[in-house]
Amino acid sequence: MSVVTSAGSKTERRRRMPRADREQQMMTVAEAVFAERGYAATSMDEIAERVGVSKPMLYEYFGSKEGLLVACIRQVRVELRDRTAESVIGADTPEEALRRGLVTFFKYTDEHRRSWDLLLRTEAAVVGPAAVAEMEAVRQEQTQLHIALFSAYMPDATPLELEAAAEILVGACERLSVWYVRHDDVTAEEAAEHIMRMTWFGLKGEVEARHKH
Amino acid sequence: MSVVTSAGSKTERRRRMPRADREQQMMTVAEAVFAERGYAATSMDEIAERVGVSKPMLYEYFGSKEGLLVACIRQVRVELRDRTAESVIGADTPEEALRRGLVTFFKYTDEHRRSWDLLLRTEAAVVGPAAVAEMEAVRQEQTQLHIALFSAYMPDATPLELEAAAEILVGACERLSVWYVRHDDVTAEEAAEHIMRMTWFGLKGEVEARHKH
DNA sequence: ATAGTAGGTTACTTCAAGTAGGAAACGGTA
DNA sequence: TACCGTTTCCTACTTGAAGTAACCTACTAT
Repeated sequence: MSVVTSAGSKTERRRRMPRADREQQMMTVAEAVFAERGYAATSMDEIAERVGVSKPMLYEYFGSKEGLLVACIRQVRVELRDRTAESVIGADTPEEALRRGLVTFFKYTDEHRRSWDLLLRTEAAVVGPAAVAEMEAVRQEQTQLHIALFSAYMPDATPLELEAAAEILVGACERLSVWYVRHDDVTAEEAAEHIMRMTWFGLKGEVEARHKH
Repeated sequence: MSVVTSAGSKTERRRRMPRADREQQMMTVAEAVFAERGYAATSMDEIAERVGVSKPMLYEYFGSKEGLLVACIRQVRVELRDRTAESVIGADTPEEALRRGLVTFFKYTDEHRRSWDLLLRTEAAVVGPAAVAEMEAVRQEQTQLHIALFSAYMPDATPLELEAAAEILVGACERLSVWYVRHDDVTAEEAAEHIMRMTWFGLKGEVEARHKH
């Protein structure tokens, strides 16, 4: 045995990589393996092996298994936020802004089915405070966006009402996204319309009633 | 040292207990400890110690750590289902039925804040397929209930529309319940009204449109 | 009283998270 | 070219918790 002291003579020697690149590579692999096996069933050794590097490197860069997960979630969060924010600019009415944001959201969950599924299923006391906090941050950003939208549309609503409405919308989206990724026969636009029909027109009636007297 | 070979002389000897009672006791303790520390941070040794029994007993009765968690979730699921079903009977209109169900739901989350929080945060790839499946079953029951309600009210809706509506409602409730338990100044009735305003009146408009032509 | 069973224990194995301490590649500088 | 400091990376360990093997003891019925 003994795997020849070091491959070949001088070619095929150890591959070094700048830290930033390695981190990105690690996150990409980790996201895939987590999504494939589930967080709990994935060992750091396995991720390390697939990256082609040894375990202490993962700890060097991410501190812990949970740290690695948090980094993965954060990446999704940032991308989702940026995309949504971008998609909303230039909308003429709040209704149109909301619709565009919803479509973007469902398109994103479609393109990243596995990762999104991981995220939603990853949430947990199971995993530790940091990962939960990061997951909550994803929702928090959506919530804030919605509150901003609603408050522009219903200036006389109380903060409590705005919060509740935003939370409801976020919950509706989250749950429908799970349903949505199970249905290949439904488009992102249709999913967005389901939400609109159910929540927005409800809200709209509410708003009209407010403006009646 | 050496904690006297065995307490007292013959009083205070080992406490036996019928299996059903012991199981119930274990679940009660486990639910509390999981809620307190989080699932991942809780060791079977700790639960065993608090129960006053040794670890293999837990494995004897629940098979695994995840099995114990599943048992806890199942208990909540059954109670929530029974209570909701009971609260709905005798309602005159679908609207009233929905409202009663929602109030019961929020009251339940209020009474079991810690456990409910655990449940919602416990969901996870982190934990394994069985626990996830059990958690999904909780939602599935709510979803089916809503589908039944909706289909009575909108007989011409497609199954896909009914499903989507039910999923949205379940997601809205789930998320609002998290918000709700953070707000001591909100009653279960108010929380239910938030949902009604946002979703039901939206649906109602949808229904009226359907019946117009 | 005694056999059979349900409830119980101690003491282990195994596996994965996390760490200590050092080696080897690279960039610069003389 | 030989040396130095920095960064990347590794082997080999410790720790801790899940899960198990093997055995013991209180109760129950005849």
